[in-house]
Amino acid sequence: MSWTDERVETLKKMWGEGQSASQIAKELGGVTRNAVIGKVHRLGLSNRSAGAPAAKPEAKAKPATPAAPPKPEAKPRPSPKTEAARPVSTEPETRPAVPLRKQIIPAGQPLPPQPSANEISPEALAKVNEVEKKSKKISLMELTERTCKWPVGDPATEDFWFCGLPVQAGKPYCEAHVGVAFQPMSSRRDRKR
DNA sequence: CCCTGATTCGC
DNA sequence: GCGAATCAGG
Repeated sequence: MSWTDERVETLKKMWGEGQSASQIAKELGGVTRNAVIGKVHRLGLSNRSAGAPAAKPEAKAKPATPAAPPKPEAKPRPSPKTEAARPVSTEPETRPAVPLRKQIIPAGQPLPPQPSANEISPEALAKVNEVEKKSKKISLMELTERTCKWPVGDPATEDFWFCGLPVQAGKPYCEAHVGVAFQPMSSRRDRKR
């Protein structure tokens, strides 16, 4: 596949709409998201904060130095393996990872952490309720960095498990549980009238 | 693990 | 110019 005018047009259009490179690639077909990204860059597009805006090392600051642009050859050859020095870690896996608390959760009451006096969105609760049906019901040992660590059931009984659904970006819970775990900080929306 | 874009460099 | 491989971040 080559970048025909038409395809480039589609690319521009979709990129402008904020579509992700992978989506564009899928739409175009015959190209990977890398190809799309590469093309985007070559087209001069680019610059689209998508999860990783980050700080651009803007070293383009040119005060008033029309001459003598230093060009220190950077590092054109990054070693394929970044494990230059890898200390023989002795399993520092001692961190809790789970915000479990010693609170007593009544059996049958999926009232996890931080219910407090917070009113969680009915939708969020419904979502949780729904997601609980699909939960993997994994054990503590099965918890990984990408499994939802939301406890369900009564820890004092066998009827207890962790959600285990896939989490997303770094969050400890799945989407549904994140919704009730982290309040938008303003759940104090007293409905006046 | 999934995802995202950014960059490099052989082709 | 192209894009796979790689990097870097969520």
